[in-house]
Amino acid sequence: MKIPRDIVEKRMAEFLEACQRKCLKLTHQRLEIYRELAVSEEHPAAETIHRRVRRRLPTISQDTVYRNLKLLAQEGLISIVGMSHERLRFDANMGMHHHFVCVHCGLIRDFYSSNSAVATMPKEAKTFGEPVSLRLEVKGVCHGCRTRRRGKR
Amino acid sequence: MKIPRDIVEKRMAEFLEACQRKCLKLTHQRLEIYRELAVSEEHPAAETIHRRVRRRLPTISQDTVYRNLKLLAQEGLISIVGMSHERLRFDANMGMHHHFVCVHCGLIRDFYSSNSAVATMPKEAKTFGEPVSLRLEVKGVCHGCRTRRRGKR
DNA sequence: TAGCAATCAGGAATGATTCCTATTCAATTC
DNA sequence: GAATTGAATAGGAATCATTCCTGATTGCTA
Repeated sequence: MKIPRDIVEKRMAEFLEACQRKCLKLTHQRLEIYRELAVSEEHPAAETIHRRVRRRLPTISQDTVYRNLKLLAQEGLISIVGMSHERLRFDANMGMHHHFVCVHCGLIRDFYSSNSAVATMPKEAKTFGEPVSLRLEVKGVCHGCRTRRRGKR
Repeated sequence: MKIPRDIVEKRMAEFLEACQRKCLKLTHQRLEIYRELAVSEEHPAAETIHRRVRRRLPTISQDTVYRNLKLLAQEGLISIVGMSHERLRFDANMGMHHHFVCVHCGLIRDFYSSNSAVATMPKEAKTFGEPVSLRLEVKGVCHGCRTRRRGKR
């Protein structure tokens, strides 16, 4: 359930360094939010992190937790599991296929890979349970968003 | 933007057949909800489907759309993109890794694959934009849920 | 075509996330 | 080590997607 101490310490050191490089203030709250994520193997939700950090910083607000997690994800110091545009999205294509997801606008498109290795269940996946389905999730910036963004700079 | 007519017709036929096999009533609403998903390439959200179906069935309720989409996903006639447990989940592990996601309890765990082909960006992924990250998403039932469920039957 | 279980409509409730605003604080400078 | 200042915070209100509730409707079977 816990990440080994030496890895956590490495993550914390890199985090401090990255915050300074990116001119993010090292607030008590920010540090504890990151630490709580860095020690956990379970990919906790924001509310879980809030609950845990509150044991040490009893007045920390939900908003601070959400704000920091989003900010850190934006700066590439942590990542958000799945798609960030979080409404349920549905799919009638039940055949083997993969997804390209645009991190800016939430566009999702199917693609198919000619590389059959990608369609094979890795044995390591069985460590945690019985696999049922397999999909490659590629995050990126779609053509539309790329064009739009280029104009902005 | 649209799926070719012959594929849509094939999907509709299979859908009718599957509903009968599974003793799901063929209501007007259910049919139109599925049809709207079957013709779309964009993995629409529930609200989008609701808006579109309403053009033909003006009194259809949101709940009906949500209820049917969830039911059809449960029966394996459609699928939900991403994780069904939809709270944001965070990750401090920025190295290359993959995810095992339990469809019952939402457990997420990292695993690593020795197969390097899985770590290579498929060229087909570039069709829709500039890829940034790559991850294998394996859905399944975790050990804990499997044990619990076996007891129930 | 009658009966019944499944399904539905509409509105209220829930729960996660974000917004608002006055206050606090980390970091820089002197 | 005090002053300054823009970034960050707390707390509560607001929003938005999703689900629940209840009474009415409808597909299916006989």
